[in-house]
Amino acid sequence: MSHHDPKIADLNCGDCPIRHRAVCARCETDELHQLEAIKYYRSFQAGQPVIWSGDRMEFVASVVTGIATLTQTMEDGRRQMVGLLLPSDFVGRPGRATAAYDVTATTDLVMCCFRKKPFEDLMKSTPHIAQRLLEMTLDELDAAREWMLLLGRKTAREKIASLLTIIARRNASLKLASKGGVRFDLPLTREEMADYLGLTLETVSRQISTLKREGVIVLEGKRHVIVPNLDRLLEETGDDSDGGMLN
Amino acid sequence: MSHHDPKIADLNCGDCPIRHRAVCARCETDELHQLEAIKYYRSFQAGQPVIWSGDRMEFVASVVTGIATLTQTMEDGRRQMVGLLLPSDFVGRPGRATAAYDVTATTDLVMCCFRKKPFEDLMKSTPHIAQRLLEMTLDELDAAREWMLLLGRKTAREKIASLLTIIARRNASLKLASKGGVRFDLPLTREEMADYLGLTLETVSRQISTLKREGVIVLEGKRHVIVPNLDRLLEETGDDSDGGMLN
DNA sequence: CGGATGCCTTGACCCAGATCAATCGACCCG
DNA sequence: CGGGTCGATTGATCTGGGTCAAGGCATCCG
Repeated sequence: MSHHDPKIADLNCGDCPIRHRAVCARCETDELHQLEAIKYYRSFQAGQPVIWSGDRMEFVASVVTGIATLTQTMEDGRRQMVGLLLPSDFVGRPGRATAAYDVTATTDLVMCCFRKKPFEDLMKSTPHIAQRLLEMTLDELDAAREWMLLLGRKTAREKIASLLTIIARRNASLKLASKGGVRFDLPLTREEMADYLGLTLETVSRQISTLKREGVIVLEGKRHVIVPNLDRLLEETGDDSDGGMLN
Repeated sequence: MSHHDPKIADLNCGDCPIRHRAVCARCETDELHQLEAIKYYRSFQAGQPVIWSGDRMEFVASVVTGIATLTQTMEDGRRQMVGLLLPSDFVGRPGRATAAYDVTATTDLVMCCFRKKPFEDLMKSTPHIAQRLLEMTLDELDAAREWMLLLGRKTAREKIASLLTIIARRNASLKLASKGGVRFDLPLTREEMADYLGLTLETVSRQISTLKREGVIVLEGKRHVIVPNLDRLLEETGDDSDGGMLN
């Protein structure tokens, strides 16, 4: 299953890249050993489904590397993405037998899985896990609510600018933002962006072209974006521009 | 503050109408006593603000009776409701100093408040509270994600039908549904419904009129709704009609 | 009583974004 | 090399829901 990627398969929790942000962030060494005993890694290629809504789900997991999406689909095929899972994000719900959403790997993906039953038991005995999971869930709820504002009230242009800002922000924390512009690769196709934003892929494409034409962004190929002036992009999101600095 | 409503002010946790659904649901008698020591009740009239986004928030609370809304507002006045708080729902986020959303009483409202600091301390010492809060937060996250599908992909008609269904469902659990139709009062104005659904109040009004004209619903006054055939309404929501019976 | 206010309805018109369709470029593979 | 596939772009046209505007119907109050 994972002997083609021994580096990950043999990973020790102490060396894990998401050690301090994932569900296990708060765990002490002994708790970590207990988690280590029930964990296993799974890899998925870009585009592969991780699980389908309604399927029995015998594990919960953390994203270690790569990106996955959570989507809901209506019978007639309309799709809405309801979550974007980045490294350290948690998948699955303790106490629920089946998956509520489709989970798909949009890039190559490695997940750190825990068998559900032992994980649930561990949650009861080690409050650090439950505490951290509560924190993460509250953050996700906030993110979902911000997304509701976007879906319900923002224009197509504002939606695109908001998405670009989110991706830019995430990379800003890794690289040094400054000196002449933020740059990053879009981890999503136009269609996936459309599913995220509640738009059609054509509208996404058009709005990106418009932002490019107006110099708000520069494209290098289809996927690489350069934002020469982040404040300029921020103005287009429709959000409170000072980001609550005043409080 | 509440001496005009002695029945509520003196309420003992054991007699509380939301005792078994709120954050305190899992608490034992001694834990309940600790909670009881830091709780106090606050009442709000219909239409009154409970707290504004950005305000310092010195308490967390449960809705005891009545309905409150969580809304986000953009600078130019566009508004999106991001939560509808019913009895037993929880308000506030442990570990955060200021409110993230506007909270408003849409009906007369009674809340059971806990001073934040002692509540946070209690959460650390009594895992039952944190456990229950995690469960409730996960449920809210699911609800938020269903709402994202509605906002992003449903038509105005489907949005209205979905909202009516949600309200009908909630009342169905209280009253006997059957015998000739569900009936309930809308707890929201047309404008509030619009803010919930990402529509304008005119569109809400028109869609309700259409559903009425087609006999899907019957109106008695502006606020009282009768659903002669719930399945018929369900078909209009765009959701999987068998509600996952098959799994 | 008559005017004001709040909530709702309805009509006329418009436009942002959906839909339908053609084309392009990059990549892969026989 | 030529054809196929996949993602993206762009154009032409349509339409669902927004916008603007005019009443309607309760309730309240001076």
